[in-house]
Amino acid sequence: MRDVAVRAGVSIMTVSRALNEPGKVSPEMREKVLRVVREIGYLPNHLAGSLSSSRSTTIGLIVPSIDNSIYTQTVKGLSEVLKRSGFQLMIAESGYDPNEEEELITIFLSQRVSGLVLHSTEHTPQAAEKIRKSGIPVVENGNIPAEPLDMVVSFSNHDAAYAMTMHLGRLGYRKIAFASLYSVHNDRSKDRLEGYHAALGQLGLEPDPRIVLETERGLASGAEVMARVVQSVPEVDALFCAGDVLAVGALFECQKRGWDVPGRIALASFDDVDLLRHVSPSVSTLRLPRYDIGERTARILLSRIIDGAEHLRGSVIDLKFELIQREST
Amino acid sequence: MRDVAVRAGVSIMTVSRALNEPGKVSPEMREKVLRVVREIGYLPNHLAGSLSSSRSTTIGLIVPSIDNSIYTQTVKGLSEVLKRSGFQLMIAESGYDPNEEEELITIFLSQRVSGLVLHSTEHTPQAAEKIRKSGIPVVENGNIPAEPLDMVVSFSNHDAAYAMTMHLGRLGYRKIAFASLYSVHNDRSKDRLEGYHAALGQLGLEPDPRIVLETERGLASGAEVMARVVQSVPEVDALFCAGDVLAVGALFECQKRGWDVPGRIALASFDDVDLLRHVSPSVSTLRLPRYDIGERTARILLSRIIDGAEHLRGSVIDLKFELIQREST
DNA sequence: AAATCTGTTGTTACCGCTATCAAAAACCGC
DNA sequence: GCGGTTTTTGATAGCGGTAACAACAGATTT
Repeated sequence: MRDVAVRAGVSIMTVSRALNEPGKVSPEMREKVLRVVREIGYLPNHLAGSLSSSRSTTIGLIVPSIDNSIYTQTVKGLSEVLKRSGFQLMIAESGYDPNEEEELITIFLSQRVSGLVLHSTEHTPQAAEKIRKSGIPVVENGNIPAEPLDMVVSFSNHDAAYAMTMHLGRLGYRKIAFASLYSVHNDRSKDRLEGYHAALGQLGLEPDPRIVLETERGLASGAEVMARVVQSVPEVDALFCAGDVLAVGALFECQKRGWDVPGRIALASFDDVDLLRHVSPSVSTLRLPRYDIGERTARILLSRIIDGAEHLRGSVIDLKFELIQREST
Repeated sequence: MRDVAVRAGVSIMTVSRALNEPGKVSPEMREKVLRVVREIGYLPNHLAGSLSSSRSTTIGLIVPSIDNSIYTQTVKGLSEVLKRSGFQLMIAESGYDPNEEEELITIFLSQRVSGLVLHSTEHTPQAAEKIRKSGIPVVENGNIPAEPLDMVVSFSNHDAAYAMTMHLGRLGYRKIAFASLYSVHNDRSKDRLEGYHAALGQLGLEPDPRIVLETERGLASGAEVMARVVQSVPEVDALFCAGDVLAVGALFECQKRGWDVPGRIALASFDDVDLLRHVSPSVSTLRLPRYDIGERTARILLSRIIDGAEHLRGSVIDLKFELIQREST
């Protein structure tokens, strides 16, 4: 930059202004500076800029696991909105471990990110304290926690699971099994389970621990759950797979075993992956606003960062989900 | 940091050293400093550190599209290795547009990333020039380009498509259709098509433009391609879906129409998504080293950055793929 | 015991930019 | 054409660290 200034015969400040606040510089100056910039291929050092102005254009995102296609829509939403405002995304994965998350938060704060997006809503007390102390805006967006750190943009896992379970109940299913991902350090799973139980209560159905299962991600797990539940508790007439692609695996298992869906057993899923519409029978599911969550998250974060919209602190945005009835129920 | 120095009664340099080069400071000093650091919850400013030392711990990654589950394994491999060395990942998407990519490269260079990972291998001349000028190490990893920018870690799309087409030919299929994603600004698709043609030549089969199709991503596209190809050219006896989940869509279409696979038409896919093993018939495909690509990319990048391993400049690492024969062929 | 070496700590000058305020230039009405 | 205002430009002091070298003590050599 010094180089540009010398070659253009202006002060270093004029160069800075020509580049960042073009309005504050006369057209001739600006032109002169920009010409030299192009000539020598000058690249501003954004690090120095951030340090000096103590404003950065980086947002930190922590997801439990990167290789989960569920998040990609949200990341896309985030990324697209942030990009438009010249912000960059730093992504890291916590592996469902709050301590790991805390460490990543520390690193991100060290990098002076100007905002933080956390998918998980379970944090160590130290993590919460560090964030509070840093003063930067945070959005949690995997669930709606009882005690948010700051802002929240999400749908309610509890309500979604409740809605689907109620739906099954209303359709006449009486023995509704429930499968989810492991709920240790995963409050999304916990909330879904609670929603399921709440609905059972509402429906006047007796909970049965034999048909409430937790498993890991993947098609194979879904298949395994389906087989296990039908064989151990034959009177089961519906299975609600509240996680990932479990339902697809479960459906394949039924096809393999010749179990009619929904005749023998109804099947419901949680997330509207493309697949569920194309299999036969098509699978009832919940359409979750994954992309919107990313978009809204970015927007509200930018409001706080750019416009300093302090009144948004602590906002909780509960985005709607949609229940999609298909052939499997 | 000044604050820490004062409270610990030492110089600012001692604090810096206690934190970053603990070996160069006496144990008592180190302890004294670390105590104060914990006491006041001091967080180093990584921006300042990077600026001053002109070393950053950020790697930029540009993918064509974030919401493509294909990349997630690679990103995971990258992320896990980088994290171990304290490096952070910045991710952005170019939307298959080289100009957009150039802009992102500029931004990343401005952020002074210490390395760059590009999934695409098609770049604007200006982008190439900027990278060259910056001197930072770069890895391309979506394909093996004819003229690499610097290092390459990938499998060969050409060879993989060639291998699968040869496989189909050897199994006796004579009229092999080929479907891929649009090849504009997508040299992965282009190379796959070339591999297909090379194999046809080798097999002594006549290429037929009527059964070479390009389409967009998604199950629906696969279904549509299958229907189109079978109906317009009934003598077709195999379809090689060289992209994404096209093959799954195609298979569903066959099931829907009652076309026997592989009796009526054989089906092969390109990427070993979990699904292909679980559908019935299971689908032959290519197992690509997605995770390994990420891992090796990170490793070689770190060698260059940390160890200054200049002899690695221009390395091309061609990772193996594996052909998986299943019921569909 | 003087000379040299080694290890630890401190001093100072930046890294490349922005904030802030001062100076200069341009504009204004009267 | 003059004081007053506004706009444009410049000088300077950091932002929070690190590099490079100086200073000093204690250990080792000769």
